[in-house]
Order: sequence, then structure tokens, then C-alpha cells
Amino acid sequence: MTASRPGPNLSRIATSLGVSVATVSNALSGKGRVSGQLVERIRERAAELGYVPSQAGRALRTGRSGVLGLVLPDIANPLFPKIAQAIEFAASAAGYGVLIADSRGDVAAQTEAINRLVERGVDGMVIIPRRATRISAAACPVAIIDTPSTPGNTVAADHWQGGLEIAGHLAGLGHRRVLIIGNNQESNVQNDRAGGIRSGMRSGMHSETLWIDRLEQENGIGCPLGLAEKVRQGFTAFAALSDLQALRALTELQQAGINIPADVSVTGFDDLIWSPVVTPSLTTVRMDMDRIAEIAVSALVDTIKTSSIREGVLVTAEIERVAMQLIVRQSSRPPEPGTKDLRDGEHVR
Amino acid sequence: MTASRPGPNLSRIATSLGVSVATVSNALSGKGRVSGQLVERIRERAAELGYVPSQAGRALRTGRSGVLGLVLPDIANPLFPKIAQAIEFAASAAGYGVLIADSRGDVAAQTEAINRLVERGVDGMVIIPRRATRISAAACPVAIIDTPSTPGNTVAADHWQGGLEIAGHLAGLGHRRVLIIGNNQESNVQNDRAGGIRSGMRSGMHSETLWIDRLEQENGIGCPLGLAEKVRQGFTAFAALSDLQALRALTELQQAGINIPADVSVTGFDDLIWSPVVTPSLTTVRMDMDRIAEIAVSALVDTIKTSSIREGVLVTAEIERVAMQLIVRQSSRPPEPGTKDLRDGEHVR
DNA sequence: TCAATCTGGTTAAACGATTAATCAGAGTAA
DNA sequence: TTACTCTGATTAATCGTTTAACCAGATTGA
Repeated sequence: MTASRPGPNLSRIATSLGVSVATVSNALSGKGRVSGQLVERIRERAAELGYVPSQAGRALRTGRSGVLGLVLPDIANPLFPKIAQAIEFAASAAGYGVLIADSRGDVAAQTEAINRLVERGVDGMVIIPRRATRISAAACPVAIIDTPSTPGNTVAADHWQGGLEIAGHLAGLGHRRVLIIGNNQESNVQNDRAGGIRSGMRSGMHSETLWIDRLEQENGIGCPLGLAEKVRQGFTAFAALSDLQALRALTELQQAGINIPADVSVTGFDDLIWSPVVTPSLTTVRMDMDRIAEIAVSALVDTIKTSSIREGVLVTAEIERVAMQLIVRQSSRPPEPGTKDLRDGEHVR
Repeated sequence: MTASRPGPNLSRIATSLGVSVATVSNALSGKGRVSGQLVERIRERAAELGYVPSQAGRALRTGRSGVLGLVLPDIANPLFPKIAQAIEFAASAAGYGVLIADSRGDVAAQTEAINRLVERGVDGMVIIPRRATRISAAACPVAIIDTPSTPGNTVAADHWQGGLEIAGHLAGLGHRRVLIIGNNQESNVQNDRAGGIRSGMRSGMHSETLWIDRLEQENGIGCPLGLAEKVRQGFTAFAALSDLQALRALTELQQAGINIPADVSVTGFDDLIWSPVVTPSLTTVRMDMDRIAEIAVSALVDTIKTSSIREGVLVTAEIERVAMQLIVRQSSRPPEPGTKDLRDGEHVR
């Protein structure tokens, strides 16, 4: 029993017009030598029969599947929807499908996931590593989206510059003492963001950094961050390295009776789904995921088209960093003059 | 130039052992008649050469691609990570790959996205419709994950029962006046959840429903929900139909100086990523997405394997609804006796 | 003893698209 | 007239796997 596809194939079109399959193939792909009128007639007939080329047949012959793999070691990442959406859009615009692979955070399973994609014959992969994972060269071109400071990175948001934006914003509002809140000290992305914030501090400004992973190792997961105490110490701005941490800070502060933004300001990163709808809405920094995806995919596709042999290449793009955009909302405001900020000044001295 | 795959193929194994390709194929698939020892030798050699079957060749011959499509009309849905993860896991356990398709919320683009998947030759699709979209029968088996009350639904969380859990929990705590908060009156899922909550009300309990979409049509997107006023009217519990709305309610109430859970309780649905880490952590109801995905995928795969012709079938499974699980955290507590709840009693009378 | 059956394989034909090689015929130049 | 080029098509091979059909040799049954 041969399960034949329902639709028409090249040969059906060919016999129905009394020409050869090669001619039909040439006419549709515009490659060989076919007269103008015949091309016209073939195109018409193909459309009228509802012809769709068999990817399997094409893949077998050309060795190209027309499919890209998308690897996210941390698929539970709340950024995933945006990433997947952007990659899928860019890929399908370039005529490619997107196969997803998940490794559930496990580093060993990541290799296995990559292998599954290779076995399925993807022409290339987009990998968004969680930490500084060395991507062991796969059997196909690979584009990496992480952060510009990661070696091998293809394209990414300029997280450092995003940090500068936050620092500039807080400085402009008049904040002096900033607490940076991250959750993973191993993360290249978070380190760049934090570095950007620190290097954006103006004279007279001071920052400290709170790493949640450290804190949770001691006090258990989900422990309080002790932010009310930080407020008492004179911090007037809390710059989280992700909106998830910003939300955690926001609610903890609110619960402690501290008003945002009247008493202190809170900022985040990534403009995640809840950021516009919480009260107060969250000042944050957004990355242009569509543009990043478009650059990554087109660089990947270029490499695929030019590299005749199926080899593991790390793809590079001309534009390596894409600017992040500051979104000012309600959660940031100048510190109340004469109260906490002044008290802080005394505290420092 | 024929771009040949790098790895070995059946014929390489065959010639290296001096047997025919058919025998190798039979040995590896365990289908034809091959002696035990020969099977053994072929398996060994295949492993030692690192043989991976060409999906393209197999797909061309069998008419099956070994790939499932995943269609999410609302890819920005915060549940997407969990869904994609669960589907990918179940599919790859069954030997299938997962191709994603996004329609960016556009209903017209949904059909186009489905077509793209069909053109890529997916063997079946899992569709998670946003609203009550009639799925125009695609050219392959389709499993739908929505809610049990949707006609054509294959398998889904028992949202109604989830609502009952919430209602039971709030009733057990002693709440009398419950405000249900949804954001989309067209959603089957949300209606089932709300219906469950309402039908779980004990005698003496009262509920009202606030639809955010209605409110935002009048007052603009991101408008305040006026929950402080509701508290004054005597509501002591706010049951959101999604954790996103729960979060919106939580922060709005906190900002208004209302303490949770001391003054009022807030509950959600879905156990989204932020629910355990906000303060107070959110009481919610979780669906067993892994189980749902496993049921949907295996039903789909069964249908694919038995239906010889490639036709558009709506797949059914034996288990149609999967129980949701109540997760009690900090945001729900008995109402303060003698204060708001009593005042409410008077207010009602 | 002769035919039927079983065992362990082999042969060959697909699946559908691509593409190098070829070919018939017309036009052209010497 | 002969050789050469150009155009517009056709032929045939190929990608890797699956599977129906066939076949040689051994065993079995009557």
C-alpha cells in the first residue's frame, strides 16, 4: 500500500499539457529554457490544479529541507512567545519552516535536542543559549542570539546599551542610590545589562547589586528579598534585570506598604506581557525581537545558500547589536525631595 | 552539483556487509524476514557508522513526514511556553518533530498558517484555538485543545471543574461575595471557568462578573478596574479567570492600600511563571499540560497511523477532560470576621 | 518421489522533484 | 553545401527508503 499524497504532482501537470515533467519543473522554477507562452500555460494549469510541490521530493533531491531549527534551552522563559513569534515570522517570510526543540533546561539534553533537529534534516539552526553554553558545532550552520559580548554571538539586543538607558533615565529623574536586582549571576545577558547600568551611573550616584540566586541558595526558593530594609538604607530606585524580577520587587515593596512610584521607583527589562497592565505599569526596556530575528534568519539563510557542503558554521551578520528602547511608564518618578533621598545623603556621608 | 548528505545511508551499510539494501532496511525496521544473527550484525554496523535514516527519503516513500504542526492563533499567550514544551516533549517521545505556526492573532492568517503547515507535509496538527474558531477541515488529522464544552474538542483541562475548585476553596474560607474577573467574554475557556465558579457557590454566596474587555472598550486599554470600589461594596474575594488578570487585580488593590490577603483574597488560573514569586504568592489552579499534550499527541498519532488516506479528521480521545489542581498559596485567606464581610451582609440586605 | 511449504534472503519498482546531458530543428555564416 | 550556433524542449539519472514480488535451497508431508 503506497500512501500517495492527494494533490497533483509535476507529472500530472505534465501529462495534462502533453509536455515533460522536466519542462514543468523548469517553468515553475524559472530555471531551464522554456518559451514564454508555455511557462504561462504551465503556471495557469498548476494554479488551477492547486499544485503544491512536495517538500519531501525536493528535499531528497536537493539535500535541503527548507526547515530551520529553533533551540531554546530554557523554553519556560517568558520571552519565548515573542522570540518564537519573531523567528517564525522571519523564517516563513524567507520560505522556511520552523521546527522547535526543547531541552528543558538540561545542558546534556540540549545536545540531544540539537541532534534530533539535525536528524530531521534542518538546514540551519537558531540557538538562544541560556548561559554561556559552548555550542558544539552541529552539522549545519548555526546562528546564536545571546548578547554581543558572547563570543560566537550572531546578533542580539544591545543589553549593555539597554542598561545605559535605564541608568540615564534614573539619573535624569534624580535618583542617587540604585539597587540592581538580577537572578542569575552566570547569565551573560544579565551581566551585560548590569554592566550597562553601572557604567551609566553619573557622579554622585551609587549602585549595589542583589543576586537572587545567591539569596535563594541561603534562604530557600521564593524567599523575601528584604527590599524594605534596602529602602530604609536609602535606595530610591530598584533596577531589575528582568521584568519578572521587577514584578517580584514591585509586589514585595507594595506589600510592605511602600508606594511606587511615590516612595521608590522600579524598572525592569524586556517589556513582558504583564508590564503594561500591572499597577503601577512598569518602566522597562524593550528589545526589537522582530528585527533581531530578521537579521539572524537572513544571515542564516544566506549562509545556507552559499555553503554547498553541509557543515557546522557559526553564522555572522553585519549588524551584531540592535538597540533597546526605553519604555517609560508609571513605576518610575523623581524621588520625593527632602525625604528619603536626603536622608540617604546623610546616610552615605 | 548534487548536495549529498554527509552521513552513511542504507546502501553504504549494505555494501559494507555484502548484503542488499532491502535486507538492511528490513533488519533495522524489523519488518521483513532476516535471520537473527544478520539483524545483529547489521544493527552493529549501523551504530558503528553512525547511521541516521534520511527523513526525506522515508517521507517521500511513505508519504509521511514524521512532523506534527502546532498552531497557536494567540502565540503571545503566556501559557505558550508550557504548551509548546509539553507538545514538543510528547511529540518527540512519539518520534515526531514539531513545526510551529503563528497567525499573530489574525483569524484570516490562521488559515494561511495552517496551509503552510500542510504544504510542509505535516502528518497532523494540534490546534489551540483562541476563540470558538471553526477549524475548516485541513488536509490532515487535527487535534484540538480548547475546553470540553467546545464542539470538536479533543482533550483539554476541565476548566469548569477548575472553577469549582476555586469556588469550593473560597467557600471553605468563608467568603460570601466573590467578584469574577475575566478579560474576554467570547472565550470558551473563560466562560467555562466562570461557569464553574458560579455553580460552585454555596447557599448564601453571591458572585458578580467583571469583563475587562467591556470595561476597556469604554475607558480605554489599561484602564483601572475600580476594584477598591468593589471592596467597599463588600466583595472579599476576587477570582480572576487567568493569572494575568489576577496579577492586574493584585497590584491594583495593593496600590489602593488594600492588603492581600488580610483585607481581601485574590485567586487566579494557570499557575503562570510569576505566580509563585509575587508577594503575596498567588493561589491558583493549574492544568496538567503534560498529560493533556500526551493524550492529544497520542490520539493524533493513532489516527495518523490508522488512517491510510490523508484526510481531514477531527481526532477524538477517550479521555476528554483532565482535572485541574488547586494550588493554595498566600493570596487567599478567610475574610476578617466582623469587618468587611459583616458590613457586606448589611449592604446586601 | 514429487509437490507443497518455509526460510532467508534479493530484485526492482516506486515516491516527486531536480538537473546534467542530449536532441531536433531552425537560422546563420562561410 | 557544410558546419556551427541557438532555441526549446525531452531523456534519463539521481537523491534514500520502503515494500511487493520473486527466488533458491532446505525441509516437510503424503
